[in-house]
Amino acid sequence: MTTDKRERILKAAIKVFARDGFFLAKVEEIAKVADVATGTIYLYFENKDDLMISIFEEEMLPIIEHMRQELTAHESATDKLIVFINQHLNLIQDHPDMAQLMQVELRQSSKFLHGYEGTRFREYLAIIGDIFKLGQAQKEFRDDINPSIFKQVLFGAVDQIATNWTLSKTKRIHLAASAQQISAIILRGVAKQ
Amino acid sequence: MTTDKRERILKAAIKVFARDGFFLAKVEEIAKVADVATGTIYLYFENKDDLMISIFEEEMLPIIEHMRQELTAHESATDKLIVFINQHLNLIQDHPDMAQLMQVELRQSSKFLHGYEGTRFREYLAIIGDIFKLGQAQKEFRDDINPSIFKQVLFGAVDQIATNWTLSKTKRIHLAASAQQISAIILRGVAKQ
Amino acid sequence: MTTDKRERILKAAIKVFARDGFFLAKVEEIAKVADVATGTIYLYFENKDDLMISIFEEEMLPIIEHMRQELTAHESATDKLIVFINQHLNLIQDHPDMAQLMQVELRQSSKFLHGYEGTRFREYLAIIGDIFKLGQAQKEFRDDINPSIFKQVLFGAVDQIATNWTLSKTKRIHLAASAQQISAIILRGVAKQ
Amino acid sequence: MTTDKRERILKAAIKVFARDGFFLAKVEEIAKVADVATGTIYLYFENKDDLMISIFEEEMLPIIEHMRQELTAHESATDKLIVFINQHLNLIQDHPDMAQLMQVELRQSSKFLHGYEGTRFREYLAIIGDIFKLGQAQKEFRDDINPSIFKQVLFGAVDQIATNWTLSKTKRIHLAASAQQISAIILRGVAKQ
DNA sequence: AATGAATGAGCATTCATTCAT
DNA sequence: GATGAATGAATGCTCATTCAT
Repeated sequence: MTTDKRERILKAAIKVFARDGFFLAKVEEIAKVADVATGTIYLYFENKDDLMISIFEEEMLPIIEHMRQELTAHESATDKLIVFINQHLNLIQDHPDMAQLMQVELRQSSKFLHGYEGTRFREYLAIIGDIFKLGQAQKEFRDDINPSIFKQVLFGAVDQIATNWTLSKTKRIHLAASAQQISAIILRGVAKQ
Repeated sequence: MTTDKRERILKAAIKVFARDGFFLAKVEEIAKVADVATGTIYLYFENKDDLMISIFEEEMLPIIEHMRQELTAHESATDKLIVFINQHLNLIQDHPDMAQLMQVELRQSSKFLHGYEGTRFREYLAIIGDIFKLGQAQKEFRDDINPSIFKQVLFGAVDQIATNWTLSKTKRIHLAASAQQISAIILRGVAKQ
Repeated sequence: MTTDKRERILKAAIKVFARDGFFLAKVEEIAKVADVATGTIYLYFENKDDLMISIFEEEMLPIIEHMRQELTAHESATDKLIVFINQHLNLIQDHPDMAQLMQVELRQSSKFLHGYEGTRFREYLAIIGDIFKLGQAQKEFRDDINPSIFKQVLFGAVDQIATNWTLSKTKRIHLAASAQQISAIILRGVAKQ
Repeated sequence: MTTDKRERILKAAIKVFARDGFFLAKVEEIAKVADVATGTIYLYFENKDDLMISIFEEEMLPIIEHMRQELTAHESATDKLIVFINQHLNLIQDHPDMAQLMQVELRQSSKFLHGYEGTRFREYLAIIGDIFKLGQAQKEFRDDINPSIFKQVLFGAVDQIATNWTLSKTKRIHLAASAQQISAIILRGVAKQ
């Protein structure tokens, strides 16, 4: 029960930000969900912005770390890519609130989070770029594709599938099936012939 | 100069919403940019929400129409897909404000625009799905890819490229080059072998 | 149809002010009811305040005149009083909008009608005072009652009955019966024994 | 000084509503008079309407209670009526702000206070009706007078005197003398001969 | 550290009034 | 005279943040 108060606030903020969006989310509501007083939040975070940034900075860390762990288990870039896609969609399925934040709020954070650049997000994207470069080095992937563009293409594709699933009320869509389809398209698309 | 006042407000709103985001955008600022009085906005629109919705509903129409026009000029689904990608990124380049809105704000609009479903956006997505189905019928594309998933994959890829370009301050990236790369990946990915 | 435009506005204002109250009444609504343009109202009246004041000043005139006419038909102050009560409640029944204004809005007009003193209303009250003085002179009424207080007591009594009737949705109450009861109480109350 | 903040706001609202009227009263002004911040008012009351309704609901209670207390000290309905009249005018004299509200604003409250029926006011009126019925049962008052009409006649008379006194700038009029005159008229008017 | 009542700057919206046609 | 689109000052209410306890 008496888990770390800071962590409780962070979890509550993820839930409320994901549900209501940054602007419609009320600090008092976050406090209520976290079961702390409003003022307590300001003992652990500078302000509402800082709370949002902290979510990205701190909650993305274990996600990225976990992803890296999974990827090291495979040698081929092709396998790594498959794992990445599956892994990402698993994450979405397991942490839909966090997913919602990453997808929607992060994209416009630069608007309201004064000068925040979203470094963790970039780190995450970089993983894809690195896999692709590895794939090119290992002669698995075509040379005429720019890794920087590829990472955006893949992330965009996966993210759109995720967004759609997140926004769908019923959640009847099978993310595993979608993952397979994405891999089918992208892998053939970049494979060295 | 003295164009339709309604249109002037709409254009101003696009600019301000794109720059500041829906919540940080001030109605008074929109009025200032449109060079009308604050109250005038409420002669043409119910409220701030309605202004946002009207942008999507009315400004997306010519965009979709223009896209459809371009597509009819080609027979093969492959060519249509190439055109779609190029066309979309051209649009982004020519109407960066509108692009920004479509990419970011629209995605979270369901949050604050009470029950707004974004039908125009769906129409836009449907175009891709239809091209893909045509491609399958014309034996250009693989049969084992679900058109509904494909439309998301392609849109997600293109949109991510667009988002990245939109958010980049310098705009040094060549969207035309990106378009070529996306086509290179996706078309080989879905081509019937 | 094309009656005097000024009169049409005045009648519309009575209706709308009575229905909505001075503050909730919109000038545009008055214009709509009068079937004129908003700006036209300002050709005939200084502003919203002036419109309200003009109602009292001009619409009360015929009412007072009519009352005076009826009263001259009787000699005895007792009869005059009975006529006054009946006549006033008749007026209420026939001009409920005007009645509503006199009862409610006039009482607080000093609040929002800068320095308006309601002279017509005072004239109306004076009629009662004059009848009472006559009654005292003609030895019909007690001498120990102050005419100024009496006029308020009678008007208050009649007005409260009227207010209650006006506010009642069903209007089932018979104002004629009420008039008889008021007369019964007041006349015996002031009669010289 | 540091009395209950809610009470302070209520008192300030009575003063400002009485002075300026409901519509001209500014929430910020009420806050200033109550010596609290604007937002504080909304911690204790839903909105401006609720503030007005709360005044009637909560401030009328002790008034009615006090009136009832005074009335139980007398057996005869005649005495009760005299006490009621004196007591009411005393109240007006001691709480002129509250009186002003009851007289003027309450009457039109149905206009702006969505569906508010003013139950406390009716309770107050019922007291008079009950005294009159008692007087009829105790053979003090005439049988041919409808108690429901009588309560309006008496209240109207007393209220008009009160309104006049409230609106008079100088307040030179002696309410005690007026009370005696009202009693003189009404009591003889309803007395069983 | 924790609380939550209090703060007050900030903003969407309204509507009496004006004025170009 | 008549119009009604345009104006913009004015205000109720919200909510991130503070601070006395």
